[in-house]
Amino acid sequence: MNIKISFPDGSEREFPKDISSYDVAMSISPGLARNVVAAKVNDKLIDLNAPIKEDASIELYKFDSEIGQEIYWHSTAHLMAQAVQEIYPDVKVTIGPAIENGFYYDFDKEIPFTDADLVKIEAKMKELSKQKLEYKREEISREDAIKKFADMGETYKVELLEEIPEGEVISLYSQGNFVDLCRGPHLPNTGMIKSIKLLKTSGAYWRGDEKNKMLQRIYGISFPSNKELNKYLAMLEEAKKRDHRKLGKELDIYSISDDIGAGLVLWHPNGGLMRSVIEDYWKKRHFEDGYSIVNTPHIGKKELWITSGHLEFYEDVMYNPIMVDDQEYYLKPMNCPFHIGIYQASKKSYRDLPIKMAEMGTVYRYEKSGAMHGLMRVRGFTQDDAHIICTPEQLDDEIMDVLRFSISILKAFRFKELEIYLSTMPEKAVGEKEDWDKATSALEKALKAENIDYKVDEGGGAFYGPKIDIKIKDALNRSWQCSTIQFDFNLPERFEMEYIGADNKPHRPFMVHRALLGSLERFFGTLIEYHAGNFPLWLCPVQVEVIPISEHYEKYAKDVNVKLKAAGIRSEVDLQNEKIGYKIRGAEMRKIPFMFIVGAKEQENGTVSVRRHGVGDLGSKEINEIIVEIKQENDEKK
RNA sequence: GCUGGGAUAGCUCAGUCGGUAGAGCAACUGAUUCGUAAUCAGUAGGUCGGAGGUUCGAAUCCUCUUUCCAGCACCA
Repeated sequence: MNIKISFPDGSEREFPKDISSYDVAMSISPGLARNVVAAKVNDKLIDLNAPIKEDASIELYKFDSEIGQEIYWHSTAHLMAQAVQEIYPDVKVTIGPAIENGFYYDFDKEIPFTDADLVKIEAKMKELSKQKLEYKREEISREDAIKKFADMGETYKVELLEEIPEGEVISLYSQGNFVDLCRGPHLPNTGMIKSIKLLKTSGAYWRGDEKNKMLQRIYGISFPSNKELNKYLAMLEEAKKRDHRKLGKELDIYSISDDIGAGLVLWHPNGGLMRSVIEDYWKKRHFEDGYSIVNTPHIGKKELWITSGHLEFYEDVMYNPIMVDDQEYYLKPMNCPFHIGIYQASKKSYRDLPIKMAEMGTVYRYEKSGAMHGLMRVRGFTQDDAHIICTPEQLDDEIMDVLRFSISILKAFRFKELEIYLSTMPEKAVGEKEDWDKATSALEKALKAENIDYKVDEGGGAFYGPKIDIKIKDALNRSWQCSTIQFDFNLPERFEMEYIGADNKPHRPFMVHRALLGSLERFFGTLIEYHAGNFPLWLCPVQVEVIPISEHYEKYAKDVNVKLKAAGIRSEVDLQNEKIGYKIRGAEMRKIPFMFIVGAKEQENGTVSVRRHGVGDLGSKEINEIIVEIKQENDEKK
């Protein structure tokens, strides 16, 4: 008997009943069959060797697809678990999924894995791969499965089994002597896993809960060929060079000193200059967009933080109080209560709204020791914070405006790949459901109106309101939250904020928190990594290095420098008693965008020889001409 | 905070079995006056993160502590 199978391109062919996806691939070409790792039949992922029983649509996936990779890595995780149990029979297995880049598997093992263990496990995996063990699927009743795993002493699997909902198919996958509870699908056999690298070990809590036991996790990655693995490893090496902690030191941007305190940043002159350039731009844009700039203190009375709710919710991450005249004061973890104080300094009418207040406010939060990370997670940082206080009617427009504004500013820093999230109501939340819906839909409407691709983080909102977050990835592909637009149902209520409406009655305003760059510290971290230290010209601490060929041309070099400075260009002259190769190398390593080399020819003709960082010699140009070019690039923020 | 691994000159790193520390770059001095990513020579620079302990003797072994790295947890 034959069945009809249709392909993604719309074509249709007949095959014998019970044919496997692998054989379908084989019928197309042996090359495809060699490379295919997964199949979706009637929109359901199944094993390649599973029989197709009826007319169906089919999609075949190779390793180069996301689905293909996921299955490939998931199967590798099983292979690793098998290898681990062969070497350490007492180890209990837990879970081991594929992740964005590779896979991990968590084991319950008393003695943590060492690097030497990884080498052994990797070797064992390669050995098992060569045996081309088949991944066999078996469906089984819950009782049988529980008994089986209980007999093996696999208590974690029993716990998982007990929680699988009634009526769901329970499947086991085995290869060789290794059996795992798993939904599948998997590769046909271990021989398809060619190139394996175990990358790191670490502790990880069972089920991600710190109250549970800490398990031992191994991360790894695998590829169909060594070439792809080596490419991936080379990419990781490259990424390390972009690390902001390394570049921050090399470019003399900031430092963090043990003597001063963990998580407290010292901004060096280069970082300070960039910060001030950013702040100037930030202020200019905010004034243009109708914000007021305010300034508020770093500490406030305990009562204030009780009213705001911060002490109730965040006391464990706030610094201990300071005693002042027998009163307790706390370092501010947020600026909002102070901005509300400004709002409440006088009676507000609906005619005053919206009120938009912005501040570069430095806040302090006690981050747990293991959480700190370069500039990304620190204990003292400056938020480019703003609060928008408006009437309910103004909400949609204000959200739209702030979203547009945020993205427009991020563009000046040339970020292109942004991840945008809409985070909705969490379980523990204040405020009415209808208000949450209204606010969430305002956020969603704005995202849609701006044609922005976003993901929904279900239940990921703050307890006081839904939010839009913009995240930027670092060199190692880790995401960091920068911009955030957060609705707040909590503070207007707690502080009993009001305005007098057209009806001459008091009303409660809506409030939106918003940080654009987020924390300046974190923003710098992402900025450094994103550009690998090659900042857009307008941000560079030194834009032009004037390099005289020898002492004889110092006078001319200084004249050029004066002209550049007069034009508002940040420049300096390299007066070291060195050859120009040496000076150029220095300027290149500092990633200074322009080098002007001047010698006899240039002095005679009133020109400079222009060299661009990372590009090379651009030939000689009239001074005035190149000044115009540089100013233009600077103003366009290219 | 948790698990594991680190901390040696300003930076990057070496230091074997426990015998009181070494290189390159940077800095400083001198020579050189140079055409697009390192001119040569010399000088100086260290309580080996900190505190205890073991030992005749500790950078090295042990304990505690600070801090960094990777991951987990957390991230208003």
